[in-house]
Amino acid sequence: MDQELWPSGLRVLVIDNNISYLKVMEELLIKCSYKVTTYNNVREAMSFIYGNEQTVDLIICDLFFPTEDSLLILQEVTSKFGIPTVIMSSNGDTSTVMKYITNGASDFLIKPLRIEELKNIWQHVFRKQIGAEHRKCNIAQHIDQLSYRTTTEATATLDSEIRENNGTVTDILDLRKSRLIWTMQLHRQFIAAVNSLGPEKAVPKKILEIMKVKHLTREQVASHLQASPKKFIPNIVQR
DNA sequence: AGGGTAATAT
DNA sequence: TATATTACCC
Repeated sequence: MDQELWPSGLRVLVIDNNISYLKVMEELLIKCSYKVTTYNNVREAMSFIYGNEQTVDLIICDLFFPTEDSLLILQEVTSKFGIPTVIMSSNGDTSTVMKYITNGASDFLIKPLRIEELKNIWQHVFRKQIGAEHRKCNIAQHIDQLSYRTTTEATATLDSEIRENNGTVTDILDLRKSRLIWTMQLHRQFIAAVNSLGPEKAVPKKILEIMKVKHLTREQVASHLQASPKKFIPNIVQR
């Protein structure tokens, strides 16, 4: 791997109730030059996070089916600390994945994880930080600078969303593209808007108002709403 | 006039 | 297939 442009030292916290798999994860992550902390239960992990603010850059959490503790962690961690969280599970059905993504997960990986996947997870940290310089985590400066070029390249496909705040798309304008692309991020905001309105009130104009995305049109929302049931979006009732 | 949505087009 | 546009309705 590229020594010069690698964000070595990224602090990753892994939570999984399977101790042997925790060991596997630790080895894989260390091979990626990350700094690894592991916990086999949610309570201790949360305690660590609360007691060591600003010392975790990324969380990888098992799904813990069926207690769904991971969902609680996800919501609490993302809202209070803004730490990007990756969910991993051996079960990857669409509704489950969608539920976690809509609740703020940065990614959803299927076990067993390949090292190639772990090599790329650091990107989530930078994606979260784009457009939020003022509250930048205390991630090492050299990592920040050395990684910026590769981060920019890695997120090039999301360039139309460069005006993101805290992972929220606020503008979709991209002169290189003639057609809007509904990225997962944008899609997530759409779903959040639809869910906050009920099935009754979820009409294009109101969805658009709630999404607050510049240059997004009512027609585009309407088109997406029409296509949505086919894509299996949770909680959408067909009329 | 504005807007929802089914149908159709690209 | 995904997104845009049109047609028709309220």
